[in-house]
Amino acid sequence: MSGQTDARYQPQDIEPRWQAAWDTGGCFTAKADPTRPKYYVLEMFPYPSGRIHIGHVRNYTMGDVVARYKKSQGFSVLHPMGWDAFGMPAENAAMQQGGHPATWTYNNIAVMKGQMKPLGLSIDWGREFATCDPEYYGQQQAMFLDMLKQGLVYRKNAIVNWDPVDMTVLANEQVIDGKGWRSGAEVERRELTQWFFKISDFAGELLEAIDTLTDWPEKVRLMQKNWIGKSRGLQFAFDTVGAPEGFEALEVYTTRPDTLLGASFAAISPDHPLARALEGANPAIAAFNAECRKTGTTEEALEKAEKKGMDTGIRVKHPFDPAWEMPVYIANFILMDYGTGAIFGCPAHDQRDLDFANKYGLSVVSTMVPMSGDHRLPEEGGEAYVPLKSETVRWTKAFNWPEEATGEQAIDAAIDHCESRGIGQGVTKFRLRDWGLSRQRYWGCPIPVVHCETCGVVPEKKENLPIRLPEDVSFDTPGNPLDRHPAWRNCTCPGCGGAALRETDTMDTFVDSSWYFARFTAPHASTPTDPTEADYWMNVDQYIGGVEHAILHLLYSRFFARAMHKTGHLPAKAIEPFNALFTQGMVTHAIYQTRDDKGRAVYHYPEEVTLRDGGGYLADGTEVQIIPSAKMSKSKRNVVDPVAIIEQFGADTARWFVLSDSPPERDVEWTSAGAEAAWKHLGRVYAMGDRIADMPADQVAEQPGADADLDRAMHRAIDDVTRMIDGFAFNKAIAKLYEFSTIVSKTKASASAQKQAGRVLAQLMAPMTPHLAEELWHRLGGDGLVTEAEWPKADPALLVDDTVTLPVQINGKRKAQILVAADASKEEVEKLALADHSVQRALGGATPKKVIVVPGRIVNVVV
RNA sequence: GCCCGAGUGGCGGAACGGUAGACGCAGGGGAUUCAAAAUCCUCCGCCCUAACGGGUGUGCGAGUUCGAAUCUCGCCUCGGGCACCA
Repeated sequence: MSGQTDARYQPQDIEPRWQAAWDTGGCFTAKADPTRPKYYVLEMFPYPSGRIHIGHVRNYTMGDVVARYKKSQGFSVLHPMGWDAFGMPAENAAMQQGGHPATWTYNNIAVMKGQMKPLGLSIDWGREFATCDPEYYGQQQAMFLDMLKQGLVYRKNAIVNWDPVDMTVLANEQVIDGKGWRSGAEVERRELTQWFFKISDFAGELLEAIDTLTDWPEKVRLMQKNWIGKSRGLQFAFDTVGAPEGFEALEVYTTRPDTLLGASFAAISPDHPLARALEGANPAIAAFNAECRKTGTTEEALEKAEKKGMDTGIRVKHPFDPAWEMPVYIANFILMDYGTGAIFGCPAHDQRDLDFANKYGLSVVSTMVPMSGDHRLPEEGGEAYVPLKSETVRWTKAFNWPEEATGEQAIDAAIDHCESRGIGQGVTKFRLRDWGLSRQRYWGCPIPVVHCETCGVVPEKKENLPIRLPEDVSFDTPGNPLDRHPAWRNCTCPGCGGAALRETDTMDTFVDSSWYFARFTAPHASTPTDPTEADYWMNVDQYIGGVEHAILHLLYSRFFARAMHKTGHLPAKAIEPFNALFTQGMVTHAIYQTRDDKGRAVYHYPEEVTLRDGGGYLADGTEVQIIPSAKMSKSKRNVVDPVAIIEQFGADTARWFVLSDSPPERDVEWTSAGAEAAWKHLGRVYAMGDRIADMPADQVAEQPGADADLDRAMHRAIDDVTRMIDGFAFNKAIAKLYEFSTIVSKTKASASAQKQAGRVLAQLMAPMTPHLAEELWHRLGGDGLVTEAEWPKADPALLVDDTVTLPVQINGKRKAQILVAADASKEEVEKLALADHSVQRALGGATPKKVIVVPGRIVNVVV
């Protein structure tokens, strides 16, 4: 049960020894070597929460496998590590326990680095940095200024969650059921002037370039496409009746102009200028809008909220018929950020509009029906009819297209029709909004501008960078300490030299993580990047991280790389910074739960629970409920501490296990049984290596042909493992390594053949279990370090078999199998299959109608 | 609510549209041992059968195909994201 059971395999002894050897050899120092191809492998850097998590172990082990594998293939490898060190948890810790966010953060970094080191990762620690290092964020400020100059940054008003009791801005996760997490006060939406990146300028380009990201997971590409959300539609203005001055027209955007004859109302966002304009004169509208603003700012909250509307009393005229008037509602589900913040409702062909129409007694008019089949019209109580745009339907209210047409055809025709009549124009819009980077918080990168009464908003001078965060701050009151730090806030205007105030907003931490990969190429350069280094190392060849970053982090990084290119900080080839992306799954663990006398759930740590007979028990014999495969979280206590695992079994066991049990893109369930099995296997390999090392060099094969058989198996293993690592199928690579170890342990081959096989086994295992591999390699007479050895190559001639077993099916059901020569013709195979006695019996005298022979695969007899 | 995934033995998982369950765990039987641990050999989806063998089976329901875990459509359940968590 413990690392001491097998006295011979002692990772506690082996692992530090080889780590020291790697350090001495400078094995992992990345060197820009123009004579060699480079390979840049990067795992998403961690937030320094305080302790490493088994998920980190899995993430970094995957990257390490790739890094070591590529190194052995002759690449000059860059495999760096750093810390995503700004963010709210440090401020929360300061509020709860006192102390300074910087102290907390740097302590955490030291602890986590100490926990990561024993894993034996092939990281170039010489390039380490934290995003909260002034050296890093100062360069970020320099880039901000360059981007400001290029027009990539601007200010506008935006809505935030405001806690009226704590007088502070809240993050979405700090709003719980519409209330502030600390104060419990009802959160309000408040408008602030904030900084934005013009990511929307790149919407089309970011969308089109997705097609070039062929080594990204298809699902991530799809998610990004949908997020950017390109749509073509019609933007036009309704003439209003009874609206206040200045609102004679109401601009709306619709992606379904083809359903314009089914319009029954117009709706505007509570944040629409018209809605605001009505507040003064109409207390009911003011109250309604205020109520709407209590909903959180997330799209999710808006979508899930009950759909509500209020009639403004204003009417709009249908663009085709001035006599046709429709009511204008304010509706809580219309987003001010999308389109024009105003829509027309077509209840017959939009379920949400139909629900709304039914609720407020508005008319429902179908404009199309299915080509065939039963159809209950929405106006007669049916559901909204929303066919795919590519589906051909029958139009009952077409205006200039055939009765039978697809939505796409109708939309194009409708836009043409409207444009020709001077009703609006066809426009392309994107769902993607500009990236708000302002945060009203202390622990982030200060935005390097000042506010001057004479000059307005003025960028800092580059020579004044970094604008450092002041250290003498306190967190005993909520809100941004920068706001109440006069010594820091008061400054000189870089423009006129007069008195000015510093910007107190800091940057979203997504900014920090949007370029760290570029900084790793020259982590201590006096400019954001070094052109020579960036040119050599970019792009990241393999990026590895959690799928939870599929949209925001990856999209922001893609934008930032473009912005960095525009400002001269990255070469053109780096505008798509990640050549290949791999998204790994989570590590999960069972939850052990009991109930207290009030029926509340009580959670227990894995080490408090003994498993036997399929059940789990506490020390006092109480049985616990086992909830399998839950995401690890501290509150559920279903966490395993990698440090304890490494102490007990060694890093190689931890590394082997996190790779072995699940495909890397899927979640893996941590089980102590699985970890022990991994440890036992490594112990067997170790013992086998010892035995082979002790064989007299002249010992001959005990069985004729054993050397040749072992050689074939070895080349098969090389081929399999190589392909599996290339394909990121680490679990399958490990299954093949299990098979190959079993073959080596049972072979009757000669000493020289066994030693050779053992060394190859060491090489194939080296990316996963590098310490054990070094030990094996060394004992079996390998030259130098296995870490520095060249990856073995399989001999293709030894991979082909001359005979092959073919299954024979009758009507798709397997009934027999036949052994045939690999190069047998279809006719021969068919003859052999039909002659087989099992096939004869299964046929029972029936005559085959057809025989399908797939060479090398299968025979199917159809009767 | 919207977007994106995933679902295969007791468990983690294998399987270019071609023998479903590789490999590992757990479990059964055996060897070794005074005994146990470790180790080694062996069996192992489910149902029927003494056995040979047969039937059935990849979340559910349809479909395409000589052949579907795999492709299509419709559901169910779970997970990720939804722009201020990182």
